[in-house]
Amino acid sequence: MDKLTNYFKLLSDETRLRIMVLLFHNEYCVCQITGITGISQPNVSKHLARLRDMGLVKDERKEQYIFYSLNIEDKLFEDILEKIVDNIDDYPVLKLDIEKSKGAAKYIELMKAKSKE
Amino acid sequence: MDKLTNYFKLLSDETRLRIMVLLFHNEYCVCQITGITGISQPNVSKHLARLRDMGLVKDERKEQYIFYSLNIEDKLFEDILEKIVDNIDDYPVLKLDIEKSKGAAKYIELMKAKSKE
DNA sequence: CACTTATATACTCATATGCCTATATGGGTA
DNA sequence: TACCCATATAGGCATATGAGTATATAAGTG
Repeated sequence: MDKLTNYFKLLSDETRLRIMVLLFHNEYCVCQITGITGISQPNVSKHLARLRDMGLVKDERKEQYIFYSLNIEDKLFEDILEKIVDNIDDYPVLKLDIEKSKGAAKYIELMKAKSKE
Repeated sequence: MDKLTNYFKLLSDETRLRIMVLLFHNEYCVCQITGITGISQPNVSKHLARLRDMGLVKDERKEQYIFYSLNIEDKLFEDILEKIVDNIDDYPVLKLDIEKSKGAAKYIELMKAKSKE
């Protein structure tokens, strides 16, 4: 029961919901999520850690980046997330994130450029 | 978006989730919910008020009792709740509530008896 | 080995949350 | 009108939560 209520608690935070919806579509590194959403890096990082601790997400280092991807075992949890994604048109914030995620590759480049200023 | 995250926040509390699942099956008055779940009356009342304020539940007086029933307009919200109910076997607390709810009528009688002691 | 870059963590603050106990309200009935 | 019962609300308390800033860590590169 706690698992279920905790899952809802995770989804009840806009930051985490946005991250979950992004990861539903693809894997991303922290800096890409930061770039796409405009949420601060420590904040993204902290929420990802929480999602990881709950076993909903897993991380994998690739070169200098750590990529996060969904890792949902519970079918109910996945179904719920899928339902949200099915209705994404009703939620402009989520939809915009997905739009922006199509250019996700550039956020890595942007980071590099930014740091050279 | 707030509507969605708020919905999840409501479901993230065990008390409210239990109430929602009960009301998914039938309408009940406050004293029945109290009797079925063992949750204190002020607590049930407060959470019901919150659910009402969010427009997820409506109340109707019948004689001396106020009956609450689901009032979900958003299809997504209803689908999510339905998915939970479909998986109720995984959540003993919820399942037990439903079992007990079959004798819900008696909780009204019990209340009456109790008050005469 | 020094340096950079990507990510993680610690600390602090303001706010939200949930429960309990006590009490108020409001409708029905004697 | 006075009382009773079902329900609602208020106040207080302990705890949880989320964001920001600053800093730490860890891996890669010159």
